[in-house]
Amino acid sequence: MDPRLPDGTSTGTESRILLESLRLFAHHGYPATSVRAIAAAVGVKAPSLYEHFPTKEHILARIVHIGHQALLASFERTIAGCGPDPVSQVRELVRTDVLVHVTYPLLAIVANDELHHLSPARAADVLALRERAEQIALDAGRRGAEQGVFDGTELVATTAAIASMGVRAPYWFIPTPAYGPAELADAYAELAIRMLRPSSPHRDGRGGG
Amino acid sequence: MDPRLPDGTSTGTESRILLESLRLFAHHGYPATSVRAIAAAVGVKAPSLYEHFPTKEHILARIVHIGHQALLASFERTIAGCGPDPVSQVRELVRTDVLVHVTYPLLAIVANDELHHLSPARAADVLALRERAEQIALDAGRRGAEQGVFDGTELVATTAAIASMGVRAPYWFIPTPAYGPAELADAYAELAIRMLRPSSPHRDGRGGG
DNA sequence: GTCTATAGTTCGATAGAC
DNA sequence: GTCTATCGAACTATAGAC
Repeated sequence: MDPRLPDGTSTGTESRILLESLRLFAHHGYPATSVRAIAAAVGVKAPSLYEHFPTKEHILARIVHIGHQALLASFERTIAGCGPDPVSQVRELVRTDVLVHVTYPLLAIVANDELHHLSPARAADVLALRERAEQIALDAGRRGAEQGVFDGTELVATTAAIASMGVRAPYWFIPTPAYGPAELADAYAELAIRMLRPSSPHRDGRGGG
Repeated sequence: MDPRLPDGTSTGTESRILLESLRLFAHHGYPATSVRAIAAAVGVKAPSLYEHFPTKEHILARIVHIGHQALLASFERTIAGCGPDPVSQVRELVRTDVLVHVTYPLLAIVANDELHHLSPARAADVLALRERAEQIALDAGRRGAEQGVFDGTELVATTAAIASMGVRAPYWFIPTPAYGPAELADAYAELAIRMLRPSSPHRDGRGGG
């Protein structure tokens, strides 16, 4: 898998360091990736890296921050770009969530799995970004519940379940020409709506719980 | 969080080594956990560990194997203990999946996150267990689709989404007296059925996709 | 089955030349 | 901004006494 970062994050050698670090962190994990291995992948010697980042942890911190910032920014653009209907909002938020995760799979994996290797202060900065994104999603769910288009019970568990779907996607999804990120995003958005919509006891057959 | 392993896996010092390793691997990851740290947690010196396990990797291999074996065995018991109705089967499989994951949260986290630190041969043994469990779940979904009680389209994505819900549960779920593992298992089982059941285009409002 | 002592390697990071 | 050389610490694992 080829490492990828959202555009405009950095340039030149610094960008190559981030990309190779992303690839190595995703494959071996942060503690198992040596500074020497990163340098070799970039094509320089280890001390040269310290001209661009003061420590190895700063490289991870940058990557993890980019990952969480990308998701939050995408959520904010999404919610700003769709109307007040909670069903549309959830559909578009789930689509965005899936697209971000499978467009930058290694970034999503590292941002989530290696976050806890950051110092508590740096991790807290990142978790604040994550909570803002979670709030956007939860708010849409709550508005839908208030309007009666969503089942108000189990909203926390359901929101967590929907988020889990997107978080796990980079671990298994391999796009093909016939079934790419857009198809998965559409499928997951539909699943999310089914999960949130009140069961209809008046339907033929059983009505669900 | 207190580390926990399914009963009957080992005894005495070996068991304490596994439990403390589980706790440390979950908190810091396998590569960042030193043999000295495990020994200190157990209350012995590092060389003593080598009387019980030939290498550090063997400790991880045992833990990862226990985790996957526990899920597979639970799936086999579950499918053997419920009737031929695919809806009941999926409901019980999801309930089992959630209960196993949140009853042994650290075990589930380490078994999934640290698997790739095993040698290819040892990882392959574990992945074989995982695939047998996945087959059990996929078979139930396929039978439901054949009988028309489940939506046959998007079965792969839907199965992956349902599995994602259970895999992620240990990372966020904190049981309370009012809402414990059984409640989450019931809620997720209901979500899974909603995801799998064909949408009813004749319902009032939109019919979905 | 525990210990002390240590071999042999690799680690993150720095000094200083160019 | 890259290099060579290296420091001091930490690592997994072993040897051998008890």
